[in-house]
Amino acid sequence: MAGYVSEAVIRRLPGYYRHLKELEAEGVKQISSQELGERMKLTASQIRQDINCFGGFGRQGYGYGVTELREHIGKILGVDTVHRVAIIGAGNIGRAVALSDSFPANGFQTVALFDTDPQKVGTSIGNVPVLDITSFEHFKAEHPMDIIALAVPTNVAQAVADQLCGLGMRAFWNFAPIDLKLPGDATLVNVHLEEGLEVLSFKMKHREDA
Amino acid sequence: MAGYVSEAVIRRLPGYYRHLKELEAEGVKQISSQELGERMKLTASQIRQDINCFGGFGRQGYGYGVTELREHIGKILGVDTVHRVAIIGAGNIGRAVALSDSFPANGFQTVALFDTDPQKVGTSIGNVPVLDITSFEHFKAEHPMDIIALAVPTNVAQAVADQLCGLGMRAFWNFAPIDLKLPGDATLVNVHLEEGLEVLSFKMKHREDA
DNA sequence: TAGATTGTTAATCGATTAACAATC
DNA sequence: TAGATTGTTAATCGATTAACAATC
Repeated sequence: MAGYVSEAVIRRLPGYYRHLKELEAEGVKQISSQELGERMKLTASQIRQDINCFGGFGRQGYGYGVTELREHIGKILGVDTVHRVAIIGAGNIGRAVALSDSFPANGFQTVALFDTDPQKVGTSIGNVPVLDITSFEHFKAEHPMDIIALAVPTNVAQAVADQLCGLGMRAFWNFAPIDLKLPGDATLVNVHLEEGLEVLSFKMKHREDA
Repeated sequence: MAGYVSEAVIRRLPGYYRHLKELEAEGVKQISSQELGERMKLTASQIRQDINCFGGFGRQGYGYGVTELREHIGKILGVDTVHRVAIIGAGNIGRAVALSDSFPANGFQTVALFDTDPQKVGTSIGNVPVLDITSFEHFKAEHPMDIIALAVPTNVAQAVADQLCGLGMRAFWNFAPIDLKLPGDATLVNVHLEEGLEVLSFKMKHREDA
């Protein structure tokens, strides 16, 4: 158990978490790797392998307790504790992230938006204040946050990321279509919406070839 | 060349496309697999393998013509032609997608937003009209579109997708945190923003273990 | 106990990397 | 021609699937 976890397993974990939440909401108490596999379109074998990266949460002859497994995976993902997010860039994307209630519902709480536009600074989006980026350091001292949602124009994304790294930030959820260069101890997840559309376009075009 | 292309290769294609556009903008005319690999953090070997899924675009002793390769990959992705997108759901996400100019800049043109809210129907977001979902079929007859951006609440996402499939739509860019069930000939790309945050949370928590 | 289903090892499959002949 | 770099085959590596003993 524990030890090294492959990127492939990591990327499946949120799917497990989501399906287990759905099962819980449906009132399902127990599920076998077979049934969960049918639901998630994975093999039973893969599910048992994945789960066993983290320890034996199942019982032979019974399967997995839905709530128990959901809680375990939540802890593994780190969503059992609240994360505080600062959004940089109060444009369309920053605004949409700030206004969404699905992130807070999953433990990701937006504490502030930062921008440089004097028209925006001082306003609020939802109940999140829009602050001047120059006040970031001061704000952070009072309201520490652990995640940066980077929603700034592509041409300034690297400079802004460098600046925030300089101020100690180490986790970036990046919406700019660029491969940021960050310190080795930083964590980066890219969204890259355009790439999804391009993959969709590719698959539409090559659909019949399959 | 051609033939079967693995999912892994498909997902790297937009990255090639983006980096080649950047190189073009920098005025670089020619690049070797070695250099491109350093830039994209892939091995030279992998780059040659990937590109050769689609035919020999390089020249021995020289490398690849940047513009030529960018154009080829653009064609392969299908972004050499304009795609017309209808956004379903004029909430935060639908609005952000409609207002972004990075999608039109990449050949994905938003033709309309659809919603059920009478407060929203009849308005415009950017220069995109917000129409009643009941007028979808009529609108589509006049203004055919090939991609649906699905940005509706999770609890109605499947029903809306079913309805749109019934009206002949076959390509879905889905923002709802749900695994849609679609006909076998439909194409689906999920965005699932929450999952990205959860992966980020996981990696932050397990950072030191690496 | 008998039946079911896990945890885990072994086998297979596919993707990545290495190597090198072809050739610009 | 000599040097560089591709296209492509072979080797390696890692992830998925299959099998089955352990056990609830």
